[in-house]
Amino acid sequence: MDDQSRMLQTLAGVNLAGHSVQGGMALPPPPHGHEGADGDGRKQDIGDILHQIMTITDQSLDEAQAKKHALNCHRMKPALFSVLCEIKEKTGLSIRGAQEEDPPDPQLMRLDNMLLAEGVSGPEKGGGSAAAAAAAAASGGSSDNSIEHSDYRAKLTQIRQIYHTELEKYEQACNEFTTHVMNLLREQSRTRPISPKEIERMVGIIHRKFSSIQMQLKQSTCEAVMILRSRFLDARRKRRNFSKQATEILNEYFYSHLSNPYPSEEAKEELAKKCSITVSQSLVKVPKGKGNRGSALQQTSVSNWFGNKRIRYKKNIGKFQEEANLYAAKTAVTAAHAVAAAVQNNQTNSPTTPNSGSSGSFNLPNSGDMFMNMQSLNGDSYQGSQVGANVQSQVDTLRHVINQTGGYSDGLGGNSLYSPHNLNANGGWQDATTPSSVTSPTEGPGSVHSDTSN
DNA sequence: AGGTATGATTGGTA
DNA sequence: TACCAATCATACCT
Repeated sequence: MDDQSRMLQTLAGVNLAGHSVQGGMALPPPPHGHEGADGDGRKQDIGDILHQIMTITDQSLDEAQAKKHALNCHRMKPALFSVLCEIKEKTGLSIRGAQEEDPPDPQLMRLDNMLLAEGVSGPEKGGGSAAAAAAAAASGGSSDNSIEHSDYRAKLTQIRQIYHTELEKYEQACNEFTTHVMNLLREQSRTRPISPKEIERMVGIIHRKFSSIQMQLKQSTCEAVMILRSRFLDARRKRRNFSKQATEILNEYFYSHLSNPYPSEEAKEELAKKCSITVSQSLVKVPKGKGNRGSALQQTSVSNWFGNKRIRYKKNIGKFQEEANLYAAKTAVTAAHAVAAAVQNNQTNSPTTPNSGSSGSFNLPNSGDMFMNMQSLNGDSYQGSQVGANVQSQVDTLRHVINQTGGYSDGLGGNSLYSPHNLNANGGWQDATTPSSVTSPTEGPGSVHSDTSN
């Protein structure tokens, strides 16, 4: 048995009735009911020490200092001190109980996740931010939107910097304060029982206090990012009309594929490229799991455009007549050339040879318009021959011209030249592989007109 | 300022 | 999942 244990046993046997030790706790009963041979002498020693401790506050500062020094040098001091520490630790543990090890704050976790997702916290470059990724995708282009994105990135970086600076400040302050308190406690531990666990607990309390400040910082950073996001990236707020050129390209495609205005994925991508539709025009859209996120988003814009166009065209065909005629006339010459070339090609070469396309318009694979019976166009013997997809797009346009020259004018100022003969009775587009015949006067736009007046 | 045009979003459907 | 229809929100025009 070592010296300290013996001391403990001895000390525990001392009658401390009437004295409180550090918060009114009495010493526990002796673990063993025997005393050493020199028990009386030690009792006397400890009694002295305790008496001095209890009366130290009644004395003057000088006296107290002197006594303190004497106590520190007392041969029983280490043993008594360790016992007091042990008692204090025991009481401390019973008081703390359940409040130890509180679970991670879900709100803090949310904030952390959000900051990580927005690219504010986490690695310096290429943060997981959807917005940042989209912005990065857009930076490749030379459109005016890249300016916006660089502005957005600059602001995000600013927020990031402020966040990290503040975080660093807090951490530094926390560390400084912790060190200060620890030093203070260590200093005090010479005169009063402060266990390492207690110091640890104090550090924990300090950290908790500082983490609540950190949470506030995180919260306000999140708010700042949200505001920035909504200001810069909300597509509805920042809606921009497509450029005139882009609208023309889309309209050209639409009216030249009026029999089936549903561009394939490839066609959409091609159109997006041709139109230089910027990513910011649909930044808030959820990615569709494509490799090239920017491209998918651009296609979404194209899809939106076609969706809107189809439905608005269908709703008010009369309104779009003029536009349709315009695009029909615009591409008529090209279409005529294309068809002529196709016919010639077909007559001189193998009947199955598709036109390789000097059409000038869209030459997109699998655009939905596969084949067409040419007899319905000009009534000649060009039956059974199949024209390539690009030719089909011209054929639709050419049909307009034929209609125009055919003169189905019904006295409505030429507005009924281009009728949506591929629209179903219920409003849907017919299958492109079974195009209806050239507009007949009986199924002119008038009937649809009354149907879809808005 | 008010009306219209237009790109995007949302909810429902096949 | 693509599409439709309705709707929203902003841009643009008068």
